[in-house]
Amino acid sequence: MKMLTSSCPGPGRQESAARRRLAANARERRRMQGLNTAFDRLRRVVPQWGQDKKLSKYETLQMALSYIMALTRILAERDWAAAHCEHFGRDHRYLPALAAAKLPGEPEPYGQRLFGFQHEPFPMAS
DNA sequence: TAGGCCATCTGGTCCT
DNA sequence: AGGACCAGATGGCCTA
Repeated sequence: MKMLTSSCPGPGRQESAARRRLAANARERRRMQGLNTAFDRLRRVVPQWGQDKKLSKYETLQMALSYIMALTRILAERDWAAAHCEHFGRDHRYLPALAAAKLPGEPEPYGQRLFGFQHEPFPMAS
């Protein structure tokens, strides 16, 4: 059987192109599903203070950024405390209680303020 | 009904 | 050649 070449467009070639396109669509769907799974996993580890609605992808990225920066700050503060106060340096049990604590006059817990989602848009190419 | 968010399709580009 | 990744287009769903 003669092989079809580019100089010989025919039904067989069209069929093959259609099959490849369908396969590419399926791969793309799987790829996007993988991406969405990753977003769901990220949503689960990122704080969602009182948010009943799930974060959008954009908000999830923003929140992850705020969260990482807050954790970095905590580590830096802890290092500072460890260097200056032996008790803080050794005992980490105070952290959850501290995060849930409401300081007098503050409307929200310390942790919420620390990790709070700040809507600072990424610079978008215009 | 307009606007936001999302899933899917599609064609282009790069890499193996 | 085929797969991965990307960005644009399109249409559906939901909410204010």
